[in-house]
Amino acid sequence: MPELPEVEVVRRGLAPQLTGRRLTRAVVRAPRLRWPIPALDRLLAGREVRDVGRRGKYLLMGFDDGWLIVHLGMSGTLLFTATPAPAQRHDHLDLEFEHGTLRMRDPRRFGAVLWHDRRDGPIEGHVLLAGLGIEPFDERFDADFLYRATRHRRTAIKTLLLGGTVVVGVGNIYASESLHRAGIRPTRAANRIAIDRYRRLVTEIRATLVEAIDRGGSSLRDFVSSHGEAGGFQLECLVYDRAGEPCRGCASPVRVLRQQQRSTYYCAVCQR
DNA sequence: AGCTGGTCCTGATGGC
DNA sequence: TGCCATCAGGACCAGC
Repeated sequence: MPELPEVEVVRRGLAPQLTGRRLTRAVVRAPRLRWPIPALDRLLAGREVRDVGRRGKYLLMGFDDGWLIVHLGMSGTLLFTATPAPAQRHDHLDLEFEHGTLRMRDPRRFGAVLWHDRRDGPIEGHVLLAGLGIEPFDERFDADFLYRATRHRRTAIKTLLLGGTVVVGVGNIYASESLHRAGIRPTRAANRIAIDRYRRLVTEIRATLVEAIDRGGSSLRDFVSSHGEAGGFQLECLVYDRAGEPCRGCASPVRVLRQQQRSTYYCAVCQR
């Protein structure tokens, strides 16, 4: 499940492979994703990739005329290979370069590939990006920011983190992990958390994301990098997917509950 | 069969 | 009462 670390791992893999390279052809094989993939060949053939960026869980490939916006949804992968295998079911898009092909695959089709033309304004103004919260590695993301943003938010802190309107990139795995490391109960109302505890939470969110990126992301099911490598962070999870197993801090069993129809893992002793 | 999950959308709720 | 921000739930999928 691509959260910020997985998307960042993909971005870091693709940037050196694609920056400054010219697309020879774009082949849309299966346009049906969350929204239809537009006819990209006429937009991208002959165009050079300027940079490969990221905003939240969105990957942004910059061209002179605009940006290709890619979201991996739940099951999306972007794989770059010098000689691509024959296309299979769920292979939605090939971006062909002289030195290889970037293939987007997404069995569950929660992902998206969209084009934002420069004539329609800066990429930050795109409807999918405009409402996003702050980047967790932005220096303005600190305890004061979180504290002020939550004064009248009564929703559970874990739900708030997942929402993406305050801070982006923290999905289901890293929300459980960060809250455990910060000692905060996932169900605690966001406006009932003291600023000192938010200070700790900011530190732990960043540390968790950095460690996950360093491990190549989490591969609980199908995540792989642009080189096809699985990540290893799932092996280091303190609570996620460990219901009933001993908390690594106090040995009491890790509990699981449902918030917004998603599983939350926590330790009832270490997290208050 | 039923569960899994990221995010957009819709409709409900609540505070001022 | 009305507006706006916030919030909850549904929908979308294939694979296991």
